[in-house]
Order: sequence, then C-alpha cells, then structure tokens
Amino acid sequence: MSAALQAIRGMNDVLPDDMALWRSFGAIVEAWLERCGYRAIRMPLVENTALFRRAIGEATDIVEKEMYSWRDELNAEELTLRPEGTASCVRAAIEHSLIYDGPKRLWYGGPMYRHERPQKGRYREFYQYGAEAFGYAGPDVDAELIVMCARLWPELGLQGIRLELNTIGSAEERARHRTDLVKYLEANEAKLDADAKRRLHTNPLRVLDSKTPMVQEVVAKAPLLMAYLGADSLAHFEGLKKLLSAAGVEFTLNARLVRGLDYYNLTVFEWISDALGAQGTVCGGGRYDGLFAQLGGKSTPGVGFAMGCERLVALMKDSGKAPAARKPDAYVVHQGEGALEVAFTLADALRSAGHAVVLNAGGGSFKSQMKKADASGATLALIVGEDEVRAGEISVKALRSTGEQRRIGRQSMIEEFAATLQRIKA
RNA sequence: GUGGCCGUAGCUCAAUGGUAGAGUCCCGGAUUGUGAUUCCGGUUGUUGUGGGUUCGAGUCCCAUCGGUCACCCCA
Repeated sequence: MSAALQAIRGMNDVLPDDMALWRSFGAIVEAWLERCGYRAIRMPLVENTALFRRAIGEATDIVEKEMYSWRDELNAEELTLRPEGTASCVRAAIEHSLIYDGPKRLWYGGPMYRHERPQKGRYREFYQYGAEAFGYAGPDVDAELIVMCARLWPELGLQGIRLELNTIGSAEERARHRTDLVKYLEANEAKLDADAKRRLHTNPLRVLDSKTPMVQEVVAKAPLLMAYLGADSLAHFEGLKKLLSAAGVEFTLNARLVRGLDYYNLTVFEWISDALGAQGTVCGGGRYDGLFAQLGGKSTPGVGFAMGCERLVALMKDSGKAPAARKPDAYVVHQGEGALEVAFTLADALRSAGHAVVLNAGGGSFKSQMKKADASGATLALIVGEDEVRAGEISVKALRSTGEQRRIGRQSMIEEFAATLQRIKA
C-alpha cells in the first residue's frame, strides 16, 4: 500500500455514489443561470501569473501564498492554476471584445486551485459556479445577482442560508478612509497584537476583523468607512437595498465584510450557512468596476459572484433529499450455447430503443447472474438460456414487484419489453 | 504555514504489553436454469511507514507520511 500512488492532498475523487448528486446539482444550477439570461463561457484553467497578481492584488493571501504557480521552461512563461474565475472571465471579455456591442451576462463553472491547508469545506481543488455581469453600472444587476441566489437555494432544497451585505465604496473613498484608519491604528499601535500590526501595513481593513479583545476595543472607535462614502456610493447602496427589500430578500449589514480580493468596490456580499463548520460561505461576490481598466481593457463596470460547489453539495447531501441514481430498466442474464450472441444483440437493440440495459459480463452461474441483476437495481431481468435460444424467446422477470416471469417472442421483443416495463413501473 | 485528534480487512470498528478479531461486503453451496429473506462454508491484513524501549509492541516512546477538525483565509 505504501508504494501506491495517492491523489494530491486536498484534491478529491468524486466516486460514482456521489456523482448522481453532483450532476443533479449542476443541472439545476446551469438551468437556473440560463433561465436568468446568463450565457455560458469557458476559460482555461491555466493563465499567466501576472493576470492574477494584477487582478487579485499583491498583498492578498491568495497571491502571497496560495497560488499554484510555476515557470514553464519550454516557453519561458510564468503560469498559474487559476485560484478564481473572475480574473480569467474579465481577461476573456477584454481579449475577445465581448462588450463591444453592449453589456454581457456570463456564467462559467469548473475547478479552482488554492494551496491552503485542507479542512471541511476547503480543498486545494474545488469547484465553483460563477456569474459575471459586465457593463452594468447601476445597482439593478447587483440586486439581480443576489435575488437570483435567494431563489436558487430552495430549488436545491436548501434553507437557512443567510445574506450578509456591505458596501466598501469607491477606490478613492477607500483610500481616504484607509489613510485615516492607518493613522488611527498607528496612534494606538501599542494596543495591537502581532497579527494586527502585520496587517496594519499590508491590509489594514483586515485589522477590523481581529478577534483579540484588546484590538477589538481599538477597532470599535476606528474611523468608519461608511462616513467616507460620497453621494454616488450611498445612492448605489440605497438603490440595491431598495430592490432587495422589494424582492423580499432579507439581509444583515456587516460593516466588516471586506472580502479577500482587492478588486472589489461598492457592493460586497456573502451567502452563509451555519451548517458547514468553519467554512460557511456558500457564495460570495460583489462589484469590481475597476478591474477591466486594471487589466488593460476599456473601463467597464462589473459585478458577479462565485458559489462553492463542494459546500452546496454537502448541504444537499445533509438535507437527505439526494436524488437516487438512475437504475437500469433491465439486466440481461445469459448462459448456454448461443446465448451470448442473442443477449448481446438484445441489449444493443434495447439500448438503441432508449432503454437503460446492463448486459451481464464475465460469466457466472444463473444464480450469481441473478444476484447481480438484483444488486444492479434493474426493474426487469431478461433471461436468455438454452431453452429461450431454442424457442426464439426471451424470459422477462419482474425483480422489484411481483416477481412474475413470462416469455416474449424475439420478433416483437422491443414492443413487448416496453409494454411490460411500463406496466411494471405503473 | 501553526495546533488538537486519529491511522488495524474493500467499508464500519474490536483486541488489560502476551497466538490479530467481529459485522458488512464479496465468492461458493443448501439435488437440474432464477435475485432480494434464511442457513452453511470460504478469502481477506507487511496493524500507514521507519526507528527505539522490552523476553515480547496493534498497544509505550521518537520521527515521518496521510486523514480530519480548527486557526488564518475564503468558495
């Protein structure tokens, strides 16, 4: 065993028993995104490292220590496995001039990579669905994205997911606030712990998150960002809140919600579940009006969210409403002279007619084949033995209900099979 | 990156420092070619790995790897 290769730490196999739930989750989410007017886009998993450094910000945890980056010596390029989707999506929009004829709503899904220590709900490879709206400056799209999520949770059979909301203003407003905040914190540096002191110069907004009581005391009297917001920022926030209220979507204001990526401005939000342990954020997003320009494109407003599939699937699993895997309509048992050929053709024809059919492979006695038929969950067992081959017939046995068994002719097999299946299932 | 807990059969777990077990799963059988119940029988292992203490280690000690949860941060 020790010599056996294992999956990379924090990167998980999803086994067949769980795939039914994953696929049902994906089908619901994708249908919902399309229904809301978002169009699918797919970006590469690998991008130039510079894209993420510029988009996410040098001082963020992601860029500082969580990226899978390497130098591709073949082309002398610095590459990175994407830690999130927004940067790639904006890059693609700029590269292909997607918004030359007006704003666009887009969605994507797929794996993201962050080199963090794995724990419940946090993995090094994790799947996200993301939605991004490019070219809309007003709070209407912010509200749309948030309300969309509010409607999705019940569709997934989930409840108890709450919304936290904040506005972090414009870059200029934040800069002014930041200057004053740093000044204030420096004046009180003696009361800060080591962690807060470190963040003071790298990411002062994060000091507000400190859980140390003494730091909390200092933070309580720190200048509030809200006081630095101009009329436009406040109006945007008010507009958003109004639309959320009109939609009946409840939220709590969280002035400390700042998010870990530098590109956000104005609206930031998180959907949070308390049923997931320490990693409760199930969906997070916000506005990023400066990102297009920052990445070298024409200045264009943007807003979006990303939702964590592992976390949502975990909630669905806990809810106990996981969909059952599709069971085969029939399992074909065969033995004796000429039976394999008949069984093989039979399975092939039924599959072409749209039925889910498993053909016994690997031999085995009638008994063991019947056991496998039962274990497969199939509605019917189709039995092809020497008698049937001679008579030009097939035995059909109902496995789930009565256990009745009868013979059908090979000529009318497809019609009779379909009729039997329908009758048994009814 | 730091810390707590845990590594025994495919899975879930037992085993006062003294011969490694149970349930489940899987396979075979209970008179001819019939499942799910029942009965009988059978295979499961370098006890994560490497050292050390001991007459003797699954058990105690050290290291290492892995898992898990938490911190940090976030999806």
